[in-house]
Order: sequence, then C-alpha cells, then structure tokens
Amino acid sequence: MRLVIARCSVDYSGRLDAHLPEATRLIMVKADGCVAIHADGGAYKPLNWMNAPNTLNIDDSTWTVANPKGETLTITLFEVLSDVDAELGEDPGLQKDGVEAHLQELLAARPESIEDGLRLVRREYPTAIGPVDLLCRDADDGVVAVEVKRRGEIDGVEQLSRYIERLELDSTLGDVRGVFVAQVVKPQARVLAESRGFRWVEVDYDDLRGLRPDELRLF
Amino acid sequence: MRLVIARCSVDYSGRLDAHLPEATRLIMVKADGCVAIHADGGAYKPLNWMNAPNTLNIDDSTWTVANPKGETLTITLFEVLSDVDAELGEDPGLQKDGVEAHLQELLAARPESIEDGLRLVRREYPTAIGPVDLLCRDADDGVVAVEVKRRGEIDGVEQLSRYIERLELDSTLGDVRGVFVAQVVKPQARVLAESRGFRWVEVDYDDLRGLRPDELRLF
DNA sequence: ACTTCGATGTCGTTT
DNA sequence: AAACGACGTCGAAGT
Repeated sequence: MRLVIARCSVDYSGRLDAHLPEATRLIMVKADGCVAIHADGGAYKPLNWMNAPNTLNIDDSTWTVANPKGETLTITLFEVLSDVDAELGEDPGLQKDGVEAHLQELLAARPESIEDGLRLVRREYPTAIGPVDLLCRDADDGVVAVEVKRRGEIDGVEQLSRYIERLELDSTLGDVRGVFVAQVVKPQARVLAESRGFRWVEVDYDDLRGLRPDELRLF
Repeated sequence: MRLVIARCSVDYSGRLDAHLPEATRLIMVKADGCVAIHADGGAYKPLNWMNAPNTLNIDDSTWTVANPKGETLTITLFEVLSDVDAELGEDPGLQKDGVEAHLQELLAARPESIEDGLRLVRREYPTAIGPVDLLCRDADDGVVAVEVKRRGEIDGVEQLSRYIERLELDSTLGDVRGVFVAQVVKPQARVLAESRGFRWVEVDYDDLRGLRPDELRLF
C-alpha cells in the first residue's frame, strides 16, 4: 500500500463526470491497484476513487488511472508532502455475527418461535420477483409467507406485499397470509403491516441462538 | 490526518459484532475523529470503521473508539511499522455532473423522447408523499405520471405506484397512467411495472444531451 | 432531530 | 458475467 499526501487536483470521467479543485489530500494506492482520494473528514467514503481492475500510469506529476470499462481518474500533483510505501500482505478477513442470513437460519430451524403451530414448507421459496424468506403452513394448514428482517422498516413490508401478490397470482396456493418478523419493528412498519392485514412479530436474537434458557419463555 | 501502519487486531461491537484477527493493516484517523481500518485491497470500503462523532482513547497499545450510541471499536497494536501525521485543511469539495437530477432536466426539456405526443405539465409535481418527477399529458390528453431513475429497479416502480395512488385520490385528475423511465430497466422491475399496468422506457443519456445527432433517430 | 431517497453506492450470492 | 438484495450502507435534502 502506498500513501501519498499531496496538494493535487483530480478529475473523474465515467459513470458521471466529477472534478476536485486543488487542495491537500491523501492518495491511497492499494496492492490490487485500487486508488482512493481522501479528505481529512467525512466518514470513510473517499472523494474520488477507482476500483480494481485498473491500470495506474505515473507520468511525472500526472497520474492516470484507467479501467476496462473506459472510466478514467486523473490526478495532477502540485506538491508532495509525504510518501510512504508498505507491504501489508493478505488479510485474514472479517468475522461477522448477527446478520439477517443468520436470523433467517435460526427462524427456519424454529418456525414455532414465530407463531404456535407454524411449520416450515421451504426457505427461500422462489417467485418471479425474488425468493420469499420462509414459506410455512400454520396450525390450520393455511399458507403463510414470512419476511425476515434484522430491522423491520417500511421497505420490508412492501417486499412482503409484493411476494404475497405474486404467490396468489402465480400459484395454486390460494389465500396467503403474511407475517413480518424482525428484531425490532419500527412504528411506521407496524402501521403499514397491520393495514395490509399482516401480523408482525419481534424476535430476540439471543433467545433464538439458545443463549437464554427456553424456560424463560414459559412465563 | 494520522496514518498508522501496524500489526493489529480489531473488535467492533455495535449494530453487529465483528472481529479482525492479528495482521498488518492501515489505521486512518481523520481530523473529525473518524477511524478506519484498511487492508491492502478490496475497493475503498474499510474492514472496520467508526464515524464521527466519537471519542478516541489511546492507552499504550490499546486504542478504544466509542460513540454516543454505545458502539465501540477496539484496536490492539502489536507492532507499529509507520506513523505519519499531516495537516490537510478543509476540502473545497466535489463538483458532479450526470446524476439523476440532470437526467430529469433533460427529459423535462424533451418529453417526446419518452413517448410520442407527450407534453410536460410540471416537473416535481407535489403530492402528500413527495413530488412526482414529471407530470405530463399524452397525445389523447390523458394524465401521465413519469418516474425517472438512473437505474430502474423495483424500488422505483413502488415509488411510482404510490404516487399514482395518491394522484388518483387527492386530485381531480381522474385516471393517471404511469411510465417508468431509466437508462437501464432491470428485469424484475419490468415484470413489476407491467403487472401494475405501467409502461417502462429506456433512454440514452448521450442522445438526450444531444451529443449524437437527432437524425440518427430517424432510421 | 428525523425521514426519505439517490449513489461512480459496495458487497456477497446465485443464476 | 449479470442480476438481485442486504448493508454497521453513506450522504444530502427536505420537514
């Protein structure tokens, strides 16, 4: 990784056109050829960037980055304040815990934690507009479509609406009931879900993972 | 901005939990207090980060970043290979050209490029749930609501649906026809648009800008 | 402050 | 490779 701090101006031409006037910035060049131009503030997103795969051409004080799609990034250097190069090596990578896929797995293994008597028919049940998270049958053998989100917001309810519309059109399933499941269901999402005739359920991630004893649920 | 290259391990706890095993990485600390941990590859997104506002506490080889929401990032340093500090100053900011707003302008100036005989009534026509991109009348004087996107995906069709529902409720416009316009309309968006009774149209940004001669369209 | 929506989104997964 | 949805999305604009 090479880190250059320099007074520079930058031009990008590609999916849009963008220009950065002369100022002091960080230019970060990674081992895979990615280039990013950072200011001294504003979260982690760079002002300009170019992702791999691309080619970096350094001609005196003009750096030109080009990729196969025909996008170009041109950096003009006026004064270099610092220039550091270091070999970092491969990164072992990030371990995450607590994302939606995990939540869906846990619910698929224990559909009864959503509603008494609920049985899983299929995970990721396919429709023309995408897969339904969980397709189930309830205690009365009715078809139930379950949408799982980590955070339950309006978009998720819209998604469930579309799936149910599709399921009722495309199949011989007949009436399909909707259930919206999330760790937290936002007030607006509750209102919309109810107005669409869906149940909404909040579940606890730690409970599902079995970190808390099941007995606690009996109370 | 402070740039430290070091062998380190990192733990994040907040919206999820994540762990980075010991390896050599870049730690970037910006003037506003943001911290980002970068590997030597993988686009511009850091492996871990913490945005402002937050507090950075450096205690020997353990750095702790905490924000008001209770999220924490803990960095344990094993070996520092490089440590650079520089004053960058304010950035004058990025100038952009070619985003959705621009596309909408061009279409407003030439509604007939969407559909023969289409005339603009108003751009950003207001409704209770937000402005409709273009409100038009067609060759038969029927009301047409146009939603403009750079890339046409399902969300955009949903947005158009909500606007039309509103327009038909709130006004004396009567039936409103929907047209979904984008540079590229994705297959799922096509299906949904058609099932809602909307037309979808793909337009070319360069054509609209007039970079290609109009005569080309005659063939 | 909160919500909505665009983005050179980026990233992973599946087709 | 293309499409599709999730994201610790980020960030700006409007309320």
